[in-house]
Amino acid sequence: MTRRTTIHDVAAAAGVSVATVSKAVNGRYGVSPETVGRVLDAVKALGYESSLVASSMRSRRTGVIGVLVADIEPFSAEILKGVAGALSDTGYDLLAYTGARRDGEGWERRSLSRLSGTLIDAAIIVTPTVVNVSSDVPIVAIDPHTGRADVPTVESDSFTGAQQAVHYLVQLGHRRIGFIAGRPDLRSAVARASGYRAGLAAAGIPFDPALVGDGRYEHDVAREAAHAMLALPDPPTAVFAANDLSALSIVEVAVERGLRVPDDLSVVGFDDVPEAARAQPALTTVRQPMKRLGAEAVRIVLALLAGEELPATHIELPTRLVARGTTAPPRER
Amino acid sequence: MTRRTTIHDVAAAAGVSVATVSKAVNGRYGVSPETVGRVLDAVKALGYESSLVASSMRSRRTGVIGVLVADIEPFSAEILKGVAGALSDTGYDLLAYTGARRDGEGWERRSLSRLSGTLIDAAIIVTPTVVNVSSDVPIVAIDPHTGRADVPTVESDSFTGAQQAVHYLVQLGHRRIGFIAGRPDLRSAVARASGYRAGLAAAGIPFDPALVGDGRYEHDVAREAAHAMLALPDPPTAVFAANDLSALSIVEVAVERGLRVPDDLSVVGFDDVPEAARAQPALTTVRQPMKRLGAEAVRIVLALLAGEELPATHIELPTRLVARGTTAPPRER
DNA sequence: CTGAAAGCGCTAACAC
DNA sequence: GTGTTAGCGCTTTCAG
Repeated sequence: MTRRTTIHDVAAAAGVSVATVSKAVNGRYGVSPETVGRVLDAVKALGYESSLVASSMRSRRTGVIGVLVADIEPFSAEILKGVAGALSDTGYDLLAYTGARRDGEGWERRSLSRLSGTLIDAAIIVTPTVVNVSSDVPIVAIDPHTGRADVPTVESDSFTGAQQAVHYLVQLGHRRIGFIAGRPDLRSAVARASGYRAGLAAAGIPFDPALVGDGRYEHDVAREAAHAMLALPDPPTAVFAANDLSALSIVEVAVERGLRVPDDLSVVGFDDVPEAARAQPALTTVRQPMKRLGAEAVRIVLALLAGEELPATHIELPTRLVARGTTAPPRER
Repeated sequence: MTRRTTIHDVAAAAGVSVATVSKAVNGRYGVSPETVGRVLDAVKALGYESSLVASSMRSRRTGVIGVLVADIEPFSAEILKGVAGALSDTGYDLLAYTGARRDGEGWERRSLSRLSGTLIDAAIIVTPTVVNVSSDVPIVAIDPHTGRADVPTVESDSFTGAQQAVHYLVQLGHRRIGFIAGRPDLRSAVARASGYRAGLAAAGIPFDPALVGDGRYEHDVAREAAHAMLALPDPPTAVFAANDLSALSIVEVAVERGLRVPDDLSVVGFDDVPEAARAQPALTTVRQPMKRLGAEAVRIVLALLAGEELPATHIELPTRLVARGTTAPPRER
């Protein structure tokens, strides 16, 4: 618990003014090599490191890219890995921020206001709840909100992904296929619902509203929906969930109800977070390239920072079904 | 790209001074309820959110806990999940920071200097390279450096974990067991090396220096060590690696050399990052409770923040062997 | 109860 | 080449 070394300490030690220290440290012109040396010596001796906060208040550039997430869970963690990977060797620091109030809408607006214009040069927002963010720094959204996006966005092809899931289940012989929906405010979740219906239609299976549950990407909500669906007089033989978290909840509920997975119930998730493979049995799921989502966002943000005026870009990456242990043909009746 | 709304804008809108706005927003005494109402209305109307940076320069407390990591990879990502989980409902925001210069020593000193005393109220540092950090905010280290630690630390029982790994391999019938070491500056890596030797000794197997390779937790370094070890005239039938990343590298190399895992070579890792289960075949490994490491660190940091003067605490959590697909009895000769 | 003024650590004009 | 000055947006005495 020592007081930070400030630029004043360095100035005093080197016998120059704080302005000179600033110039020397930041390599500005107009300082004699001799003075620079003296200052740098003092910097080293004192272990001085400029305060990010203070310097960001005066200068426009901080060299920090912010990633705003609602929470650090498997999905956002993968994105962060992708962002970190893409940012290494670019000279940019990475700052990930999660507000204490993870609830409700508009967390990203709050976080953004608190950080932008000052601390970070640009922001990557993951699964934002509002579309209408205004900011004084470049922004790109990953897995964005429904509605018109006025910022560049990066997401996966959720529609096709959902179709892949349903198609796979149909191929296995399933006809009664349930769906646990995601967060209705996210474009990706809506696309997965459409993909589910398109998949059914392609197989000539009539859509049954009773087989659609509300999951909202929340463990408890998904569990409740699963319970309700499995208690149906004519329950589904397979369920497709809009994300892995929900899919894992379904498996949990199925087991609690005495069903064997995949013998009595097949389950397919979406995302392929690392945890999906670890589950027992390992989860069949639609993989979306989460790290690449992060990396693509970095690419755009860097371009924006470099002054390239991209049109409101929209990037969509492909998905792929990964068959594991939670899917099998339906039991003979 | 709009200019941020500042406290001045609010003051102007509400017809009061910036000082009054500050008091009203922060609930300080000495403002009439009527004025408070007017200010809060303006705040809402303008969507004002105070700048974290500016306020942190004047006031001591920011309500933000910083987590400093060298990079966001599977291990640190798990820690982050644990920290985020433990921090929810505490009212603290979470800020994870990775410097651009991930190389070399002292990255945490630099990050800490840049953030502490200003932006963050406390710091959790993951796998620091230096032990001698001084700071004006409470600090706790996860998986710390070797040497005397003057800050509270949280880590897993690496010694016992390594013993478990070796014991398991011995039980399977292995006698020639190699070891790929970790970062020699980390206490945990050193303990895993000791545990390896203790495990051999307990089984009456003589220690063979030729069966120890340098991995340093880096993919390429571990690969090289694996190549060298497997090229030995009398190669090991099993290898224990100081972390999962290295273990996965070994599997990779083994396959490249035409060996089948686990038939020709058994491999055991350490950590049990989610990726370990996803590998093909799934990795046998020693699980350390990474999320709990993060949660324990939060607990300590919060206690420190609450003014409880803990003695230089040291927490050690238990490990557990998770047998998966990369281990089998050695082939008959 | 409210506002003017000082200053957190730093950088950018502008003087000297 | 170097120092002085003026803030960045905010909180906090301290007068009024």
